[in-house]
Amino acid sequence: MDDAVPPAAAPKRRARQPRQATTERRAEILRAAANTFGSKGYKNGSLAEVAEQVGITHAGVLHHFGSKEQLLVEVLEYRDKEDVRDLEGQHIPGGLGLFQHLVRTARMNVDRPGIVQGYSVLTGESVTENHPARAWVTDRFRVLRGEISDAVIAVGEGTVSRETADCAASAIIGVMDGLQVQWLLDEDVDLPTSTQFAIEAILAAALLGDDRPHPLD
Amino acid sequence: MDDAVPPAAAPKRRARQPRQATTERRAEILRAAANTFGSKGYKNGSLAEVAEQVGITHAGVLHHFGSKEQLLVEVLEYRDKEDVRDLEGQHIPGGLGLFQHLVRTARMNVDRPGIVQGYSVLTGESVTENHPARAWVTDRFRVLRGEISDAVIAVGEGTVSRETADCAASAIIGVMDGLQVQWLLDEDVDLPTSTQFAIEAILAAALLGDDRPHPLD
DNA sequence: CACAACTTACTGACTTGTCAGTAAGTGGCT
DNA sequence: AGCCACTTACTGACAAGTCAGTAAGTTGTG
Repeated sequence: MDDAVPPAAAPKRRARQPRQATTERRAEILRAAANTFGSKGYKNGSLAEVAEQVGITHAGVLHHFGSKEQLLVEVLEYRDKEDVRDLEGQHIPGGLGLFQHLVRTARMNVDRPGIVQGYSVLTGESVTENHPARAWVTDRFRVLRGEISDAVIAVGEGTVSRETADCAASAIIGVMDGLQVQWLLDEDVDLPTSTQFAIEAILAAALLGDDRPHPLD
Repeated sequence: MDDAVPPAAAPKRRARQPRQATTERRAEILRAAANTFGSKGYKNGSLAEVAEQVGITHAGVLHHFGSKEQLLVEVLEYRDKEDVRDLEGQHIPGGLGLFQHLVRTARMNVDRPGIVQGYSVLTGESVTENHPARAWVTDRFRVLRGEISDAVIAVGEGTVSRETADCAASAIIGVMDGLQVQWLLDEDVDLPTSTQFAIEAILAAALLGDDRPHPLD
């Protein structure tokens, strides 16, 4: 401990900020980890594999992130930040625009199966016992549901109840995720078309409210 | 299969039929394995944990199944057989009955989260590289899509194209799976209500065909 | 007896994480 | 400018554990 001179709050302490190269290095590792965790899963992806991609040893990775779990947490945060940066300027749309955005996203996803796989694998894994990504995934779902539910209500201009909007919101998220898994396993599934079809169907049903037939009761 | 009867035809060699107790033992192990793989995933679930549930060592499990992968395969087969047995007598419905059956299943699933978790975890894991359950999951999706697509066409009485029916089928499967995951992570999600809502919505849209608005184009 | 159903004991491959040591920076002081 | 104190970014070795799978021995039963 600081014996000898109690330096009275040592004001001259180094104002250390990370070196310029370090931030980029950490970002490299995060991208590698996202890649590995995405294709193999968190539990099954090893630090050694992550390290190899950036040309260091697994101990080097641990030097930067302390533990495997912390690495995962920072991967998720990094992705969130990236997503936000992608949307910067083009403000996140509400109302009808949100649904158009969702369909556009599905169309784009066809060209980046790696990202989709990473999302699907991690989401599926997160429902196992005590998974470190569980809280993150749960929260993400909650936020998304809130936004979509609000958009449904906005499009309905007050005619749609909150319960119906919530139903529609979780259904829309569900169908997007579920279709992605099917598409990853079988290219025959038409991801964008099915996604648009389902979102339009659910939206239409929500707007019609109870004035529609319930043939399944 | 019923091998209740002792083998009448004993050729030269000893009765090669498994002992009566053995079949039940294997079934016990399969149920334990389904439990472990369901809650921890296949890769992360260990043979030791499976063995412990039936009071033997992991080597005992390997005696019966040879390898972990073979155990998984037999777990999946066992489940298929069980599902079929559950539906025996009450023939698998087609047409509208199928959709009612799907909604009923969602309602029942609320009371058996273990089964739902097992299905979700394994499905999510199956999209990782070279996963041994991949073929099984892919095939299961394909068969289900076919059945649902047929039912959509039947309900539409010839007015629905095969492409539209396929879209609706994958969307219905997707929404069911996706909602299950959200429900496992957050009890606030109303699984049966959302499922029924979405299936009705998708079915209605499919029956209306192209005579409906496409606000998201 | 012969064989099925195990157990015990062990191997080898992998895991994450710790630790000491090293080379290369970085900033302050003279 | 040159040196000192210190930090950063690693490496390589190793600890401690888990895992599937194998081989050989034991027990019980038809």
